[in-house]
Amino acid sequence: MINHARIVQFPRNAGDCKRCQRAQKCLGLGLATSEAADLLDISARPKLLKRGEKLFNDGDEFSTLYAVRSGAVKTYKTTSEGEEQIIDFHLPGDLIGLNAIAGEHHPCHAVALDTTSVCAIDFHDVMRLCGKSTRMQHAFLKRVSSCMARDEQFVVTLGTKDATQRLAAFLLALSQYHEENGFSATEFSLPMSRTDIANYLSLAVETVSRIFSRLQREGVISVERNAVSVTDLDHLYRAAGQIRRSGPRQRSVVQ
Amino acid sequence: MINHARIVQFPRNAGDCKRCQRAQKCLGLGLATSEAADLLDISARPKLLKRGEKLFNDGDEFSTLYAVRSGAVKTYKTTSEGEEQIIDFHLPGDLIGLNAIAGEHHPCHAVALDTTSVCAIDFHDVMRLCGKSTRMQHAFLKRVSSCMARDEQFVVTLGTKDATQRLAAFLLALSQYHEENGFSATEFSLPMSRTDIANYLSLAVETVSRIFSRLQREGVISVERNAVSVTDLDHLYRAAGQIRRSGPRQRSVVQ
DNA sequence: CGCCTACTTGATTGTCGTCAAGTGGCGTGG
DNA sequence: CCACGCCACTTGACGACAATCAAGTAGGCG
Repeated sequence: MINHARIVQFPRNAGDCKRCQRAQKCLGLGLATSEAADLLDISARPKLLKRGEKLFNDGDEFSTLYAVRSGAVKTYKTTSEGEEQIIDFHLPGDLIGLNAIAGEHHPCHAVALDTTSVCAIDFHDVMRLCGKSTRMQHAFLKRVSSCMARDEQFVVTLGTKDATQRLAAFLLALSQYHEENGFSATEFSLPMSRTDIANYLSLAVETVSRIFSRLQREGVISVERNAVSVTDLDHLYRAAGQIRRSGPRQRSVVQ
Repeated sequence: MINHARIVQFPRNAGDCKRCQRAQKCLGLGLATSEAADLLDISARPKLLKRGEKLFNDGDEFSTLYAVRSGAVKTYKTTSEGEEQIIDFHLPGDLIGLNAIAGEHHPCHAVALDTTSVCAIDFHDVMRLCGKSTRMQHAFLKRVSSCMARDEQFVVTLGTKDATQRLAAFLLALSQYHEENGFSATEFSLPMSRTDIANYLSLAVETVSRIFSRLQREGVISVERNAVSVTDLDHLYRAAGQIRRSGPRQRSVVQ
């Protein structure tokens, strides 16, 4: 079983963005030295969450962004009828709260799916930095735009793929994420429950369970609780209705 | 029949953002005088599109944003299997191309649904302005974040609503848009075809047609080709699975 | 006038959701 | 250490909503 929380460790120098290996990814750019120096200004307060612990609620006042260091976070909305709809899963390297910049309040809930460490980054600090550096400004804007493009790609997935294709695409996206972050593309663990996966993909839990079983029966994957092993990656690509492209590709949880 | 293209006319002073009534909405802020002066720098080239004419294609190099002045534009992607999936409809006041900032290329196609006038705004000009004014910078960032939040709200709609609720929510969103822009909330025309509506809402054309007919039979709306008249707004809210809130509310095409 | 496209309406099918029952892991408490 | 209950997940049977297939109507335009 893979436990990447063990590999992507909570840094000793938390709170010091300049010396943090991950700051580059968190704030989204290859920093020039001048920007790197300014990063010292940012008060990135580390925060440790237990499984099920809330980062913020829908309607909470927005003032800080959260960079995921380890673990996993889901963001979701609740409809007027009380139904929950998961918007996205956030893995290490992701920034949470970008959809709240337009308003004064968070438009969704955020909860840890596992033991999770995040860095709380004051949004005003980010804006101050952007005011000083056009590179930083552009990079941050790109970061937001990228999330937007990602959301839209997900809409395409929901609109054009059936149940099997959605789940296959979901697994592939996780596979790609792990590969891009130096982990195994074929062996990883699911930090979220079947119910969460089903909700995210707009399917019933039973449907997700059935498809997992079928993919295993067909020799495409091997699942044991939260541990997934992809045994036939090409088959998984085909099941997702995608063509396998070699080489690095752009980040996207579900493509 | 409503023809708002006749009301929101192509401005005589096109290309001069400072004197344009719509610049405030286009670039997304109540501008202070200093920013307004800078807007003169922006080369907003007007462009007139005929129905079916492409603004850009998926993969085209990104360099300019487009502000819709009149008419309507749809943005869509085509999957590897050649299926089309509409991402969004863009009405006067909308900015098109924000999802391309992260990459060098547009991630979708954009095509006019009707005779449409847009302003082509050089993205570098926008960034230059953002570099000079923190207010402008923040406002533009808000604009992008707002689109992201909107996309995510749409995901919730697709994930939690059935066919009837989706279509009702779609009509309500159009109604609210018209109301917020000084037009009738109950009488408006649909710039897009039934096929486009169906595709956008991830439904079959036949389903959309049937629901239109049923809502009309139930006395909720009255449709004649592209002209829609909402005869029972409260009923439409209930059909959408929403509660009617009085007073102005945040813009959202489908909530 | 006639064709074409957009839309409508009806009949049938199928995918996936719902309902129901059962399994297995895990923590709690005796 | 085992019994129990809980919860997450699995598996099967059935049903429903919406897609598909098919036919027909009505504008728009040559």
